[in-house]
Amino acid sequence: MRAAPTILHLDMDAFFAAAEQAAKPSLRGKPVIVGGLGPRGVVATASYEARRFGVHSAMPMAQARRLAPNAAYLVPRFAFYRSISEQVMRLLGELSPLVEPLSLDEAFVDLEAAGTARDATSARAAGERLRADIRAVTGLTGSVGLAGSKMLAKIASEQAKPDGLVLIEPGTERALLGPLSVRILPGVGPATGEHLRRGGITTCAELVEAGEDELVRLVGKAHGTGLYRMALGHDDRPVVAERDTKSVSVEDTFDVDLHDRVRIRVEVERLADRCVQRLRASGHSGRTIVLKVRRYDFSTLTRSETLRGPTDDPAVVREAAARLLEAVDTTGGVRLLGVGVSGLADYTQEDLFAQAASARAADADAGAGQSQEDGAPGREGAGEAAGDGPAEGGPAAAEASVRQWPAGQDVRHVRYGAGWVQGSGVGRVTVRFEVPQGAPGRVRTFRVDDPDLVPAQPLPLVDQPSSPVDGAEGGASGGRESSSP
DNA sequence: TCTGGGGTCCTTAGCCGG
DNA sequence: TCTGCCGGCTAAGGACCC
Repeated sequence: MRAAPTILHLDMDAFFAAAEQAAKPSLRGKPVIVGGLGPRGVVATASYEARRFGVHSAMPMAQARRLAPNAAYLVPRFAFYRSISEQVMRLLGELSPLVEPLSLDEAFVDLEAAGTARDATSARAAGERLRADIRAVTGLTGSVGLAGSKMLAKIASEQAKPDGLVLIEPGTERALLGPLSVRILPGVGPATGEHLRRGGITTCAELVEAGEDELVRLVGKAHGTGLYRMALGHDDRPVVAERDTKSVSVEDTFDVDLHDRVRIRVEVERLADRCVQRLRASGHSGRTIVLKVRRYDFSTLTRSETLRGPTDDPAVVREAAARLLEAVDTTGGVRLLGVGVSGLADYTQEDLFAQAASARAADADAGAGQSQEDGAPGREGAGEAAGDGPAEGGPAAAEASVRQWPAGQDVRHVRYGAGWVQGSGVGRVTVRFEVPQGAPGRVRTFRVDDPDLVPAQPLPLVDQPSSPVDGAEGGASGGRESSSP
């Protein structure tokens, strides 16, 4: 615990939903829900308007639709959010060289490391200035927590939400934590919370009262000692700028459970290839291959195999994953498959083996060229159509060439200009024509194959000299969705 | 109509070598 | 030579986080 509240936690308010509202004037002040729109999707972010209906993140989308049937439902556009996040992180970087991003919308900043703030007054000033800068640059609001430790700074930003700033004065921590639920502490989720509740502990004060030994008995050594310290307000974890990646993984939940063993095997190999792509992109190779299978009843099992040395060879990973699959009983069906690599080495193999492997991989990719991208779950259109058929493979393939218009996608029409997809179905796509700085716009409907309608890049949320949002998912990738197979 | 995707860390158990 | 202990590694699962 340091003497001054110089650790800052920033949390953007309802980030994904707020970004969509900023981009789409007609959605401002309305309930907006961003998440997977397939039959097994969950809510990623709900706007504050949607939260009033009881919708919250991680809730099954079907439940959200029951609670807020009139909300706008949108597919997440990560490239767009990432471009905004980069602007925010840049502002944090100006505040201090020591910034620890936790996700696209959250970060810790060590103000002391920069000499930006030495006491409560200067820390508060830095926090308020940051909030104003974020609003000016992105048009969005963020909440700031300031305290002498990470844990308390995060609790402070939580209390500051939405669009506020809370500073916890050193010396007031224990009194502040005492009456709060144990669930506010990092690392206390539903399971640990229930464990503690059964032991008669629901507040931080009761945690302290119970004592370290009792907590270790209840929840284990590492957890127990950590919990006791946290409840006392002790947390000396430093702000860490760079974190080494420990594992890389890819997983898919299918709209319909998979039963066919051959199809399951094909999916595992596809996942293995995607995983290796990510592995290579991050400049790593890895030794341990992990297969994850979630069965029809939601029970999850993992099987892993450690190789003699690290690899980034797609054929090696594919074969290992297939071997692991052999040992798994899939009767009854599987809803999710995943492939991961851990035990990462900080290099890629650049020897002859690796080169031979990449040549093989290129051949394999060319062979799989006509593969159905439609297999990707959580997609609109083809995915929905697959729901009523015998599902596995069938009708979706025929629709692969039809253009898809995910809800929320930015588009441009030759005659009407910039807009976004409000919805699509039965061969039609509905577009609302409006831009971030403008007034709510008009809605028009087109045929899904209308040649005058094309996917477009997100527009900047705030008027700036530089035109399109940098780093955003561009026309290249948008075009791929609609034109090529 | 249940429950995403990408991670991290911890615990337990078995095995192996010293 | 046998036994016990310990550390390190591997495998599997669980909890948690955003």
